[in-house]
Amino acid sequence: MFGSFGRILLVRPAAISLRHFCAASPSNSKLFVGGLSWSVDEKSLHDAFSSFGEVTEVRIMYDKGSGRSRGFGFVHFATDYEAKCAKDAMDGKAFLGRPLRISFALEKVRGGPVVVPRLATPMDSRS
DNA sequence: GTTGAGCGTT
Repeated sequence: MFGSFGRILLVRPAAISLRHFCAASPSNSKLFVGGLSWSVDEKSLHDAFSSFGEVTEVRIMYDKGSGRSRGFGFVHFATDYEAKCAKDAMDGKAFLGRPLRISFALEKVRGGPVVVPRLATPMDSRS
């Protein structure tokens, strides 16, 4: 008969862990899109990225002095999954004749980090 | 009509 295999190979190597939990990159639902052509508009990017997921926000930086796009922008997705998918799908691809440079955008907020809205006025500082 | 790495309100 089948000899009793006393050696049960239930040894599971715990090598499969700590993979996507390593925040080596600010992978958020916000995507930084660079390498854009100076003729690209938000509508084009929204239409191009909405095909990979639900785009909630599309922001392209423009220049005041020239009025043209600075060549880079930001694309916000509904989930980081769609953002990651769009990045992996559109990163390195050509858009309007220019290769796209996509990467996870840094959490930049208007106003930056909290600047401690507290007037650290020493009491000996009288007018 | 110009130029081409990047990281935010043009």
